[in-house]
Amino acid sequence: MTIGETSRRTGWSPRMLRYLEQEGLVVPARSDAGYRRYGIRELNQLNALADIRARFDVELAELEFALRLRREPALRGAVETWLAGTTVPAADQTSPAWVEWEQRKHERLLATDAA
Amino acid sequence: MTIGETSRRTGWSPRMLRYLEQEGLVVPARSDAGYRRYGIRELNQLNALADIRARFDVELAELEFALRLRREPALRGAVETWLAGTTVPAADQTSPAWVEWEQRKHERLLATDAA
DNA sequence: GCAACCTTCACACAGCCGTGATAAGGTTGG
DNA sequence: CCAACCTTATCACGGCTGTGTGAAGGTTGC
Repeated sequence: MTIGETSRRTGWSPRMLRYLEQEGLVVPARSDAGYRRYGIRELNQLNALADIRARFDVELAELEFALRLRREPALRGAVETWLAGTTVPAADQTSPAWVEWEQRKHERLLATDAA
Repeated sequence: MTIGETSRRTGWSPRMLRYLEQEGLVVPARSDAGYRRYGIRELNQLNALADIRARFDVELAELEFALRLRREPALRGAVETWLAGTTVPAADQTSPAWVEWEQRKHERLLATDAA
């Protein structure tokens, strides 16, 4: 599948498909002449990517970071060390301090939006 | 420990310490009068943070994303779904295609740096 | 009571991110 | 052989990030 057809099927512009490749997020194979060839795997990745961005307001750099985390054990270790010092709410109990913090952060965002 | 002393001990400027709080990365307690109070936990977090940034060239937004991943199960699930469609090198074997890709990405960065 | 701290708020700025547009040129299929 | 595609490269732009600086005012310890 060429870049044009992939664009029509996924909603990503050709420009963005090239950008996603450049960032290492969705890297298609190449034909002999150098044309990008997208397959089913890439289609799924592209749709999942669009879905994540739409639902969670996540930047591409952050998805790249998720990739790095699984590729670079040293980085993963360092981040986990840092996270270990962070106050993490236990999964099954409410953590009042953190919830309150998130709420205030949200208020700040709303405030700047309103201004 | 006040913000000034924390600044002297960690190398983060007071401005940045306030910024880190605003971003939710290192959130100190407050005294009755509203002064930020940093403790040993915060010192460790700050040092770990500086270390990660220096060694891996990671943005603050990316660390925030790591926090989100552990706080938002729905997001974590969506990202894992996307990662599942990604070609991931097995931990104990070299993955030629991916290595080659990373090398070329590196070359591109060097090229732009040199220009 | 005052120097040395702290607070929030705002202005400023370089640099990067995501995205479109466009140019100059190669490939492909009927 | 040519229309419709593809390639790379470049310019452009608004918006956000990370950081400094300064103003206006509250707190604290000696």
